[in-house]
Amino acid sequence: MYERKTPLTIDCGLHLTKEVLNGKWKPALLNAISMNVKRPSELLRLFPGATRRVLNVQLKELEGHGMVEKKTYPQLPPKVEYSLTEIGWSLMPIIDAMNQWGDANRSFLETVITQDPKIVETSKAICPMYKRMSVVPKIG
Amino acid sequence: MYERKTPLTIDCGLHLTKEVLNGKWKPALLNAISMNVKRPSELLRLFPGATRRVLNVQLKELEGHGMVEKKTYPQLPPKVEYSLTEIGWSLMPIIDAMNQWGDANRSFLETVITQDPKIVETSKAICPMYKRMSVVPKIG
DNA sequence: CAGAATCCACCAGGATACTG
DNA sequence: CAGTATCCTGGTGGATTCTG
Repeated sequence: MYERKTPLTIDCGLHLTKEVLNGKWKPALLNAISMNVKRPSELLRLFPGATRRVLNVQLKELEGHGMVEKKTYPQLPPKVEYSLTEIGWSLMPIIDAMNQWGDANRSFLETVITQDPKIVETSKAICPMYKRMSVVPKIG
Repeated sequence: MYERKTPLTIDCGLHLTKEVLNGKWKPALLNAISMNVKRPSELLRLFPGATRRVLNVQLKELEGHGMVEKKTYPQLPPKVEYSLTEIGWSLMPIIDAMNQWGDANRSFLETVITQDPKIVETSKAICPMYKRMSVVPKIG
């Protein structure tokens, strides 16, 4: 069983972190960017369930929170690249942990979550794409 | 800098985890319960910003997802106690990581988040209580 | 290719009041 | 003490359209 080391705080840091990760696509965006999927059009392709607008909004929030850096090349056609900041990178262990936990408990989670009428499509929507991307994208 | 071990998946497990933790008070609730704050009235006191109704809803979802177990004592007055299931406990490293990350970057985060008009009160609302609870609650 | 402006639907979650 | 019903609103995020 899991042993807690620091029983100090209740949830304050928790809420700050939750704020940063608050948004349907933010963890996924951070994850993707960390894997060198850094251009808007690529991200858009990666998340068929998301609109350009929504992605832009969430990326802007991530940028505003200092997790992501945006580089705009003044060309025609325009080119934009996102990258993780240092603090953004420091978030990756959490993202990875979430990813691994979800994967490790997939069968159970899919069962209990499918009971729930609301989420089904949302969580499923992403999975096919995840198959397609099983090969690490190499861009840039 | 952080080294990624498994560049395999993109975000599928991520979404499952996000689903489970999806809800304003869920991580905080799990955290509290893990620290033996297990009775509804205590939880209610712990989160002044939350209504009984909302807490009930989120607890019921957590229960439905198998993260939490609810024990009802058929007494008068009624007594209810929540506890983490095994899989619920397996979530704690993630919660702790979020907590620690938020704490470690508190000053920075509070700055960048306060730029944002919307969140301010939400994240602040919890903090005073966190002071009061700096001593680990001993109940049950 | 990238982004901004509008419009809008939906639901999470807050307020209130009542029951056991 | 615990739970539920009802009502309501604010914000997220989806669809669409237009510019550079």
